[in-house]
Amino acid sequence: MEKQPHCECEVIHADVVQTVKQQLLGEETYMSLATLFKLFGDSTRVQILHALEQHELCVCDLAALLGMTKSAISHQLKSLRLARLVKYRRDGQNVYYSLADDHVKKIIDMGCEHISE
Amino acid sequence: MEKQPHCECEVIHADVVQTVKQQLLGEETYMSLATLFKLFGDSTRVQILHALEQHELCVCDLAALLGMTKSAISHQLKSLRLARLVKYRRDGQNVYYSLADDHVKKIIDMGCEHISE
DNA sequence: CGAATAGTTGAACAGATACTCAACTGCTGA
DNA sequence: TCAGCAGTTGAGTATCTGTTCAACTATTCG
Repeated sequence: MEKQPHCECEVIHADVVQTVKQQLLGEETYMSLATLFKLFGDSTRVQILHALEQHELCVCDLAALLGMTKSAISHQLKSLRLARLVKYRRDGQNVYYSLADDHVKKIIDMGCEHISE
Repeated sequence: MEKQPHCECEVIHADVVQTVKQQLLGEETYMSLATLFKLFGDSTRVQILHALEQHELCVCDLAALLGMTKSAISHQLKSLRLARLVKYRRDGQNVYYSLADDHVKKIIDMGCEHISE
């Protein structure tokens, strides 16, 4: 009896599959990983993150830098904030955003390495 | 005169914005980065990549492992193949997939590090 | 207070995307 | 040669997602 309802085929290498299965992480871990990488998977957001890597910036600065509306930037910053990739501080009318930790830089650097082959 | 048509606000910190702008990469680079990370941004694909990190596997094995149809797996493998994240070899009826380079492992590890805080 | 600017938010819409289904190719073995 | 399984592919569909738009909050300054 198949445990995986959607696999219509016979398992070719049952032993290897079994071994690999034991080394896999939990379902939720892959969901978390996907959620994290999804945030890097949009050019606006990577650009925001890369800009913040250089310097703390307010929403207006980012909007000017990327040539986008404050609204669009703010929406993206909210996603990044919820994922704790960026942190912020208010100073008068301005809200300054910066990177929450150095993993962000490492991940982007790793990506740069890959695309430059 | 504003160069960025969609930014309705005055630039708050013109000097900082200018400095950061010079450190930014090209538009296409951010597109490439986003395209790369987008591939890691789906739990099915990270799971495939993580499984292939453990061992070379054929489509059927992956389908059994993830409890999905061969078709769904094959579609995802095509994306990963086009991005050169995985390579494949045919042996008889089977097509064996494996990771194309070790950046994949590094990127996933970095992600794991982040989500475990 | 009231005007002005920074920033946030929710609904709406358009484009992207992951899976399904069915039809296909390619290899193998009888 | 042909049946059968592995794998691929394209169209269709349901869902997700990024931006816009308009209305909102918050802070400053006159």
